[in-house]
Amino acid sequence: MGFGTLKPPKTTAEQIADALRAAILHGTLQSGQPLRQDEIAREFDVSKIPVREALSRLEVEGLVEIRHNRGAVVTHLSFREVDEIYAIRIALETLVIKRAIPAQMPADLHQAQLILGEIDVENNLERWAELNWKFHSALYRPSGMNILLKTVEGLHTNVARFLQLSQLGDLGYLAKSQDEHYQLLELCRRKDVDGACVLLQKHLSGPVSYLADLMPITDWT
Amino acid sequence: MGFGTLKPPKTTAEQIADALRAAILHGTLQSGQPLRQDEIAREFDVSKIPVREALSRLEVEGLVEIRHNRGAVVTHLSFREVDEIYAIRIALETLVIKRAIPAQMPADLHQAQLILGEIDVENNLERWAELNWKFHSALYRPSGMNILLKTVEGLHTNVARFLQLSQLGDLGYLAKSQDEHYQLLELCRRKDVDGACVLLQKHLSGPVSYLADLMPITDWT
DNA sequence: TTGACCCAAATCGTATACACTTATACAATA
DNA sequence: TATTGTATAAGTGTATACGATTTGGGTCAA
Repeated sequence: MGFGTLKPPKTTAEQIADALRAAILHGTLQSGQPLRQDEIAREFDVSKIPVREALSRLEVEGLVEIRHNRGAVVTHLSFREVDEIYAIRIALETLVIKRAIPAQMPADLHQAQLILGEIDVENNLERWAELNWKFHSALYRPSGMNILLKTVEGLHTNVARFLQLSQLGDLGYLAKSQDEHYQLLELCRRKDVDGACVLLQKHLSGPVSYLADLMPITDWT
Repeated sequence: MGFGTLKPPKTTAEQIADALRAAILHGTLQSGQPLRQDEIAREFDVSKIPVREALSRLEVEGLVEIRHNRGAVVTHLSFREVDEIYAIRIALETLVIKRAIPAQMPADLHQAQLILGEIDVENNLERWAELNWKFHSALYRPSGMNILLKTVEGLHTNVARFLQLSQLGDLGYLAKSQDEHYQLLELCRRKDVDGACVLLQKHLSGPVSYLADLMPITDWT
């Protein structure tokens, strides 16, 4: 055969989770905003049940905090936590790239290059974050470390809203980041594991140092 | 000041999740076993709603797989995945210990030592796994990296059932592990960051190499 | 004024009921 | 006999309904 696997139609809960996640990442729903179950249910014209399941999912993704009998709130990520997430990502992504590079086939690298082409012409910041992860995961996937990939993806979406919020896009960060992407791809082509690790570390240290510089100005509580 | 935070009474869903998790870790519920909602609901004399939420939580913990409209199944962890989890743990736990050691106060180390004392006299394997994590997290917590701690805890519970399953306890592994615990504590006392990292790496490589040796014998699919 | 107490509205958590999907057994057909 | 079609049962997903908990006043006594 050789058909692709057909995707199951999404459950209502998943759709709601997707919509809420997008709203949180986009900034429509801001930190601290309470999320009332029946309100959301009315909004989407469904019952509370799938809404509760959606919130439950978002909770484990770290986007929402559920307090027993007191409702859900959009989580607030402090600078400390953003810093922590990037530290974790450095540890995990250097690990995964080490195992991925020896397994990367020309087709994998080609696909990654195509994604870079898409990023080049993209100027919507949300869509950019999506493509960014698509590129990274394309390089990582050959490692076969699926649990690790899932974990990193979660961290990725979690910091995405801060790139959004901090207007990092205006600071020339995107161009610099994309430049590093091309370098990373080149290092993968050369099977230069150590070089790739060093670059990744730099790549993932960028945002926090940018933000750290802005700390006094921005009210990063 | 100095009170602990008081825990909210657990929701039904959480209690069910706890019960199911325990059953999975203990081996009562084995890999591949389907988990029917209404059956579980009858079992605990509740409705399906909290059961569904419990299963949903266990899914993100990686203990259960939910297939759309086809029910939940206890996940099956392959040797590859156990290996992967330990690789992730090495990356994360060496990171966290690096940041924890400088922040560890005498009280933290003392508490860790007390836990080791408990482990010494414990011979129930499930309880042992619990205490094991209690020890590790006591050393890690001063790092202040709460997201990381949550992540590692998840990985920890996920491999716990394999220690159970593989009867690693009978192989002198527990004694060796406990020996390394004492060494790790000592290194923390001396603020020997590099030494602690090396030891942790060794500590977390133990189980997989043990299992790898058994591979031909055991049916590790 | 302050604090204890109580009540009502808002909101959450769960049980019951039902629609819809998937799996199974069996009959129909070639 | 092997394959296809159909009825039935099992099981999941969601809506509705209701009891339980929290919250925000408002009253009253100290």
